[in-house]
Parts: sequence; C-alpha cells; structure tokens
Amino acid sequence: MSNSEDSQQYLNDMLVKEEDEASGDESDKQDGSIMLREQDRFLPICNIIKIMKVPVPQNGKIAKDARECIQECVSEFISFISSEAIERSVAENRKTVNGDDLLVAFSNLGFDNYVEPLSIYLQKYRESNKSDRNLFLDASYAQNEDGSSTNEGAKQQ
Amino acid sequence: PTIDNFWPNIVSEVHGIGQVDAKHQVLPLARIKKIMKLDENAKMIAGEAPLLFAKACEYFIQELTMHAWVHTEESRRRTLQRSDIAQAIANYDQFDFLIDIVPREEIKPSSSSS
Amino acid sequence: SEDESSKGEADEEPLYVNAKQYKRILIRRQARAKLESRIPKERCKYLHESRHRHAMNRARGEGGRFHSAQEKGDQSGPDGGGGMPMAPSSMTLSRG
DNA sequence: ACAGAGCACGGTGATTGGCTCAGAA
DNA sequence: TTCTGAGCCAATCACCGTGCTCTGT
Repeated sequence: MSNSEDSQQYLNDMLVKEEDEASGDESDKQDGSIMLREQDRFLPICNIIKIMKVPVPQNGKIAKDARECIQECVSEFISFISSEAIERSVAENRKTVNGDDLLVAFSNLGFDNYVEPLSIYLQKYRESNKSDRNLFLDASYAQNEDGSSTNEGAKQQ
Repeated sequence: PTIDNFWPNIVSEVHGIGQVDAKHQVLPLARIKKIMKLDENAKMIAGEAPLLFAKACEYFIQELTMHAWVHTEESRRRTLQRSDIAQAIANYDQFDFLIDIVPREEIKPSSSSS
Repeated sequence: SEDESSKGEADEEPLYVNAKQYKRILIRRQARAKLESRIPKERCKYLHESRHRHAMNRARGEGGRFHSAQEKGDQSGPDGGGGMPMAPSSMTLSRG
C-alpha cells in the first residue's frame, strides 16, 4: 500500500509478443556476431559491488544474486533514461543526445531527485572544460597578441 | 545515514566538488556508452552523457541498495539478497521501471495481498 | 485511442505503475524483446577463459586465498633438498 | 568553427577460485 | 540445529582512456 500518486496507470496485460527464434536452440549459440556478452550489456560487477558497499554497514554481506540483480537493474536504468532522452533529441531534430536531454528525461520520468545534483555536476564539468580550453588558448595566443582572454563568465543560479 | 538524508547529502557533496575529474570514474564511461548504444534509436552521444550517467548510476545503486537493506534488517538478516531488492522495488514507485527485471513474484515471504 | 477494456484475467490483479514511467516501460519492453534473442538465457560461469586459467594456476595460501607467487615456494618434496628462492624474511600469515 | 565516431595503442584495475565459518535455512 | 555460500587474497590481460583522423553540422 504505497500508492500515493493519484495519477497512475494500469499495467496489466501489455504483453509484448516477441518472435521466438527457431525453437531448437538447446546448445549455446556461439555466433559471436549476434550474441551479446555480459561485458556488452552490464557494467563491471566489481565496480557495482564497491558502490553497493557504501550504504551497507561494514559487517553486512551481499549475496551473489543481489549483486547480479543490481547489475541488471543499473543497465535497465541507463537504457530507460536513455530511451526517453534520445526520443527528445530526435523530436528536436538533433542527432546528438546531450546532457540536457538526460536532465529533462530524469525529470519527465519521475527521477526529480537526480536533477539538482546532476545539473550542478554537469555545470561544473562544462566549466572545467571551458577553463582548460581557455587557458590553453590563452597560452597559445598570448605570446602573439595580448589583451582579451580571461573570460570568466558571470554565473548565478 | 538514513533515507531521508540521502539526497540532501548528495547535493551538498556535489557542491564540494571542485573540478570534475573526467577520468578515474568509479564506473567506466566506455561501458556506459556501449549500453546506451544498444538502443537502436541512439545515433550520436555527447561525451557528457556517459559522465552524467556514471554519477547517476552511483546514486541509483546506493539508493536501491539502501532501500533493500531496510528489508534485510526487517528480516533480521545480515546478508542482503535478491528478495530484499524485489521488496524495495515494490515499495517505491520510482523503481516501477524495474518491474520486468525483478518481478513481484520474487518477493518471498511477509504479508502479501490475498 | 487506448484500449481500455482489458482481457478478463481473473487471477491477475491490475498492476499499477508510476504514471510518468508507464509509457516508457512499454517502449522498453519492446526494445528488450527485440534484443532478447541475442541475450544468453543464463549467466556463464566466468567471463574469460584466460583469466579463469590464471586464477587456477595461481599460488594459494592454506585458506584458499591467493598468495604472492614468489614466496611460499613449497613445490619441492618433503625432503628439504630444494632451495628456497628467497629468504622468507618477515612475511607470515596475518589474520585481519 | 566545433563535436563526435572510429581506429590503434599502452597502461591498468577487473576478473577469478579454494577454503572457512558467518549465517541462511 | 544443518550445511549453504560470501568474503578473502593479488597477478595477469581484456578493456578502458587517449590521441589522432575523418566526417557531418
């Protein structure tokens, strides 16, 4: 009983029919050209474990089933948000999915908690890149032409 | 360390970051980009997108694990297992998108409707 | 243009989901269904044959833990004819 | 002008199993 | 109580990051 949202949708019978391939595949298909490996679908399990241990007490343990479960959930998390973000970039006639598309996707899909920290993180990342680039360009052009440069943007929130 | 303080702590944590270190992320950016490319509609992906996801995935893993650990303690266990994650997903509607990854039937014991 | 009438699944109660995620969940189901034929049904025992062999050939301590390869060279017979490549110095099993 | 895909290369940390006893059952 | 299964250790090598060229906007 944790249905607090007044606006919810049924999700009862939307079964998607998938084309079942030739039913006789009892042995592993070793056709590497079409088969996806775990390294292609999931993030490394070791990194997942390291992050999982953060909110778990020091003496706590994590079952193997739980690690792999989180690993699959994270991949779905990426694909879920990406799907929304990509659709938005296509809707605006852009071929590149950018960080703003992701932020809008997080918001539209109900991950409002992520928006503020990720916005700050994205802002700092763009600042860092511009700073590095400006410093490099300053060093290159300063010897030949003085003046101008040091464009420290005025920023506020 | 409670669930209520999780996101406030995250926000104050990002404020403490000086310069974003693109390299040496906890999660490999190339792998994140590869997962994004599995979407057939994905064409080009900005470099900042995998970086944002790397951070977002850290938050997501921590939050989901934290919610699951609550049920581990309720069952008086010291080992977090898959059923705890299934319960966490069922009890927080932001995790509804995982309903096919971890079905409701995997919630083992405890009170259940009908 | 939504099919409101649901099929008469008596034993399956209607499943509520977050309205903001509902549409995207259905789209993701289709995308995953397209990919499912390329996904193995069960996880393999290990990811890389070479790393599996590496782990099998590594020197292990008494408790099954991995141990430094150069020390604890105890492959010689019980007769102490063999020579220790390096004096054990001060490396012993330490309980943590 | 910029910004990302694709490729080759070099550095490096994720991968990995036997034994023990927490702890699930 | 019984007995399953998770943590522990560190060396190799697959893969991640980087720099480059090329293409498209």
